[in-house]
Amino acid sequence: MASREISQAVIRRLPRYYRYLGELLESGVERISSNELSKRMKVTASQIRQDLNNFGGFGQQGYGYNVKYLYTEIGKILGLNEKHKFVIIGAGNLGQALANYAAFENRGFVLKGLFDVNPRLAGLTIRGVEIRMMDELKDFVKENDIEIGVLTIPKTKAVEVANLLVDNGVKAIWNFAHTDLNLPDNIIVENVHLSESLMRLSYNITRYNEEHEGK
Amino acid sequence: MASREISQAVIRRLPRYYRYLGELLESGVERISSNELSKRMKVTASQIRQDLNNFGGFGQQGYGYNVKYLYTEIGKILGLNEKHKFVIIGAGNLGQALANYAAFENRGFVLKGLFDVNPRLAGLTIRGVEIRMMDELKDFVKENDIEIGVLTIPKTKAVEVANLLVDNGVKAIWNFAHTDLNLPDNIIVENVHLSESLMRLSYNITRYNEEHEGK
DNA sequence: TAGATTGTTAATCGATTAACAATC
DNA sequence: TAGATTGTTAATCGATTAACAATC
Repeated sequence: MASREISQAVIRRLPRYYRYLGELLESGVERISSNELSKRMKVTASQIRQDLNNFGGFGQQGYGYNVKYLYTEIGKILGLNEKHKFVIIGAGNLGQALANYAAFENRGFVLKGLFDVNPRLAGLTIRGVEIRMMDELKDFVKENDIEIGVLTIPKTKAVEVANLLVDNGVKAIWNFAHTDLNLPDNIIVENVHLSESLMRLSYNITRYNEEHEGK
Repeated sequence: MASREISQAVIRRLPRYYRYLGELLESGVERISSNELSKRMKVTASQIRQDLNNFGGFGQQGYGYNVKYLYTEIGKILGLNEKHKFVIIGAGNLGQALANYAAFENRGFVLKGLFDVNPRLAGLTIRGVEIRMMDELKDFVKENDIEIGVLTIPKTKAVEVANLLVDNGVKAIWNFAHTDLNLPDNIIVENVHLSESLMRLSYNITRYNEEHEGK
């Protein structure tokens, strides 16, 4: 089941298809045409069919797509049936928010540890997972075969910690620090730069105000 | 200073330029060529010049770009010099994380209130801002001219609350709920769908594993 | 002035949309 | 079978990259 290169644009849309199909499934819809889905999602039917056909023919002429089947298949493509052990570095508000975040489990992500520099947090547990101090990080990652590190620490520390994780076997980083990590090509990085999201919001408000309040 | 339509691709890159220029400024770099910046940011010099020239000619032939000037100008384009009053709906871990989030202030965002359904949070303050109950939301938004609502509530409530906010004068939503809001066209929505980010991470890990561990 | 580097036009590349034959 | 809708090829559109004349 090897694959041509799939464009990032397609990959970015995949989780959104998955979400909509999940909602359809919940509301008991059995089948859907690309045309009907296109209306709900506000994308073209053509794009839906093109996107899906990167991965195989999931539909049937004259019928459309079976919602449950398509949902399951996209789940497989996204790898949601596989288990991934991860740790969170930085047990502040954001780190704790993520630790409590139920979506992890549905997606196959298993939280193994939380780490922080603040000694007052040492030994506390969140959802049964202990907060440990940073000096334990290296050994913990190695011994527990941790695959993913979630970075919710200030940018000043992020690069250093990311390198430590990678040196000890971590394969992927979910990066919430406001910096680029510049890791080796074989390391997968998914950035969540909230500050950039906020600036886009600011840009759009500003542009809207300029257009509508004269000037 | 009106404007042709700027593409979303350009807008998405703008905050990243701003971040890199801020770092250059901090490290005392006075001027930079598109070529040098392109090496640091790993984009083409051509793209940098094209992007910036959507907004004006900020450089000088034979010299490059003055870092401080360009930083300031991009800040203006992003509207970071303007003040925006906002409230956070949902004072759980994520809402509290955002309330404590310093970047807001640097970007001109002023937190006016936090709202939640949990009565045990009532009256608590975060950074001097009180947590209020949801039944006060409507009047509060109206009376305080709130411009932006940040939604850190479950998706089941998000659409309803978003509509309430918009009906009472809110112009923009920073949406962390896992759903699309379908608001009127004149309302600005910036989505942060963490669950989709996580699925992209999952996809990339899975694809990488498939390629490298046989199969 | 000569060298460097921009701003901008032209060429290329990739992604989206349209169209339609295949087929359930 | 006739109607519906896919899968896929072709056409269009937009974004990125290359090239270079303008100019500091």
